Amino acid sequence: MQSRPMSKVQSRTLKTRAKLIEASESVVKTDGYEALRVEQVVSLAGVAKGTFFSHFKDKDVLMEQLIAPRLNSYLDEIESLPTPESVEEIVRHLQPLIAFITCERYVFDVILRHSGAAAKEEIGPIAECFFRMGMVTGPWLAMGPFRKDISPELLADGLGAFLIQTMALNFCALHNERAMQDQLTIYLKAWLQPTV
Amino acid sequence: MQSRPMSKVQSRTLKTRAKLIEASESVVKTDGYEALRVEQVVSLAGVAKGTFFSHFKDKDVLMEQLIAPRLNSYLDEIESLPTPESVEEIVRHLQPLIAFITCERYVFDVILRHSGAAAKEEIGPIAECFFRMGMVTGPWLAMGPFRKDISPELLADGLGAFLIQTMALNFCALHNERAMQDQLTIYLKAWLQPTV
DNA sequence: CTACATTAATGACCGTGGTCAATTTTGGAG
DNA sequence: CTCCAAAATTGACCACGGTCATTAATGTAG
Repeated sequence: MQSRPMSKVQSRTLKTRAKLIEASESVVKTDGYEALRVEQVVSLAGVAKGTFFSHFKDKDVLMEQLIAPRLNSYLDEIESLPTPESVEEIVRHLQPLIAFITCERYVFDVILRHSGAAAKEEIGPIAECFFRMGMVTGPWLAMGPFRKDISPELLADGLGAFLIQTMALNFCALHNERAMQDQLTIYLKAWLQPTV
Repeated sequence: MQSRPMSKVQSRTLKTRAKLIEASESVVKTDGYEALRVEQVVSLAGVAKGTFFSHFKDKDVLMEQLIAPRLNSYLDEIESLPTPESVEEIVRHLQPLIAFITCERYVFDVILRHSGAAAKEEIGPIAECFFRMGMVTGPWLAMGPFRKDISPELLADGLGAFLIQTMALNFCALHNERAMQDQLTIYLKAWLQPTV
């Protein structure tokens, strides 16, 4: 469990947690996120079921810890890219991230559920990724050929909102990568480059 | 179960379903949506558990059928209101709807999960509500003092996206009604009244 | 009215996430 | 090294959503 400050964490704790994470990742790699079963994970890790829940409050917390690092690695990639000069380029930069988030309906649902902070001041790792996305895209929006009448933070917020909207709306119809990019482009041009 | 076309539906079917819905609503009224248990519902309705699942594919489908009518009644109200002349007025018009959607974390999650269509061409009652919201707000946005460079449909889409975003971000911090209205107002002014 | 195919209802059963009192392990104080 | 309080682990147990072969009710053709 999220070790409170000042408690003595034994070294085996870290080892057990590592085993659980490793087992989880191997399950996900072969069967996907949705197929993950706690019982399978603990049996692979060679520990009892109760142990799982003393390391993770519930299955969702494990899911967060599996998904957030993936999101962060996509953000690393994105961060290393040159500042995009157009909406199309922004969409292209975000594409790998989008592809991952929509790789499974279940993954999208988990991310959605945790994209806002859960309780006051308890911001989870996935919510942190969204925060980080704002930090990454904000400068893009400040520097590129986009509207200047509102703050980059607000622009980034909107980008996030339209990103979610696009993915939510396109989970039905033939789950088309192309359609999603096109729709997101339309949204972002309207948001970032209004011509009143 | 969603009766396939052309099967003969017996009259007792309707009676049983009505009993189930009524029992569900009574549970929700006293304990809230999250507390609803299928076992309690069937025992209140005086039917077996299996019966529940021959009427509703799963618990989520029941939830949709409980929540969608509420959403629609709020939309009825909203539809009867005069066309808003400002962002503030829009936000005020939407307030009761927002209050309901955020009445419980569980309700918000159910709505989010079903706000996009689930499978191709299988659009659920909650997704229909969002579609309807677009039909209601589109004309507002076309007639009011808002940007004209993009279609009312697109404007309405954005309104929906910012609505979700606002609710998602404000579920943590002290779940403040005032804060939500203020944030939504900021988003919508930026979206509907850009000043480049 | 009867026979019978169709539709509805039943409840024992299962899968799986999550709990908790009891037990074992750990590592530091003396 | 010994002892022991704190930390970690265990697994039987529970809650609850969901399944399905079996049984009962329905209404229609003859």
